[in-house]
Amino acid sequence: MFRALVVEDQNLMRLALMEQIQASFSDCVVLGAETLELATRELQNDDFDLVVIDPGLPGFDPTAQADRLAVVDKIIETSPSAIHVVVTGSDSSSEADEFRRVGAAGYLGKTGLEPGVFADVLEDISTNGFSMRLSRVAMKIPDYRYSGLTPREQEIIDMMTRRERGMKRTQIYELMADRLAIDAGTAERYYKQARAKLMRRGHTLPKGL
Amino acid sequence: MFRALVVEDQNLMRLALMEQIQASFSDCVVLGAETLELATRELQNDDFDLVVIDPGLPGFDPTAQADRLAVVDKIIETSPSAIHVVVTGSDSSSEADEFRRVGAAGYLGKTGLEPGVFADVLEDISTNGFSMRLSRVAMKIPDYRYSGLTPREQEIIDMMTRRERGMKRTQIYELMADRLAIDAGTAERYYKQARAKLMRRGHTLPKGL
DNA sequence: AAAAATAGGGGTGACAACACCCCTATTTTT
DNA sequence: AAAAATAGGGGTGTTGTCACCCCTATTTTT
Repeated sequence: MFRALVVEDQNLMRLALMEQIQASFSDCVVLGAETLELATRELQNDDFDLVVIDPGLPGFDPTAQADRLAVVDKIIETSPSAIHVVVTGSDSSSEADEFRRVGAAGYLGKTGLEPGVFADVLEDISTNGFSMRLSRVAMKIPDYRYSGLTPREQEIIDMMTRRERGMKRTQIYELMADRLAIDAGTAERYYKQARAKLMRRGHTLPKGL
Repeated sequence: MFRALVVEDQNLMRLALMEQIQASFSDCVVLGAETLELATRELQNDDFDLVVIDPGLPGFDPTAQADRLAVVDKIIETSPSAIHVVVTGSDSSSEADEFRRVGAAGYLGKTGLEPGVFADVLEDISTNGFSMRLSRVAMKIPDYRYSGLTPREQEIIDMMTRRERGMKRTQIYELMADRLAIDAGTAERYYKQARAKLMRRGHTLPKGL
């Protein structure tokens, strides 16, 4: 049974991170703590395999390097056997080095931290021992979220809007089919279904349909 | 058709905010932009009813008040007819006042911003014209997320772990029944089902079972 | 002692999502 | 001219969630 703890004060972000971890393991428990006190209490009561830390916690100055280090240090000391991943909004490679020295196995910037990268990061850590993903800004097309679409429909629309010029729809169908281990024809069906729904509701479809 | 735009550079947070907005409207489109440039482009191309802004965007100093104001100001000027809500990790009541002066209708701190509050905030705005929710730390018990539970099962477990001492389970069943407009017996069934699943897997259940 | 709460099972119909199958036009590539 | 991609429909079985129904013990309150 894989056990993880996410220490992050922003509720929506904490829940999102917990969800990402859950998506990486078929059978697991993920706890979430808002404060260092609560986190410390849980780490003392139970063993964890993975601890995710945002150093900017209530009661500490998120811009003061001493405070940030104190938070990470305290958590690592309280759970020496766990894998520690630091997730922060204000990331720098110098801070990554600093946390690595005190025992962190991963360092991630929040900007650009997409759904699905957590699995990659854990993979990195288990093979290389360390994983760093600094913030990068690469968005050229906005996210589109339509109510009334099923997850699969939303997903294929997502992939279709992001498709590069010159790329055939068929290639996208194959890409999605590959990623989800389904049939390309099925992916095509999702796209057509989604498109029909949006048209019926009188939506102005984004470029790339 | 309700149209919203979320301007936030942290992907997971942006997606979480978009989800919160979607949950507040039965029929809507929600766009997400990572940068001010992308946001501006969308605001110029289309009309929006609601724009959510995190002032700490790529290319700006999130600690410099002038930069933060510039971001908010630019977006409000580009979409004068929309309702604007500022969401920030480093919130203060003085900044709330400042953004209110330039036309923001809402100001929310990320810490403590729970799922479901967005609907309340929009309600506040439509009745009072303004809504402010500063960060507050109130967590006494960690979040518990177990894989393999259905959403309803996870929800009742959530509520049960948060129940105050002396509160009967029956009261929790009624509370959940009330919130979801279902039967209290049904809520009880979810709890028993969830508990049985966790026991079968050999979990150490948190206090309060 | 009576009433309520708790622990622990059983089953059911409705509905949506999923993944797949089939079909016919029209347009674009090659 | 042939092949591929696109647009637009139809249907079907499986699975899981949801919301509800029923039942019996045991423990705790009142």
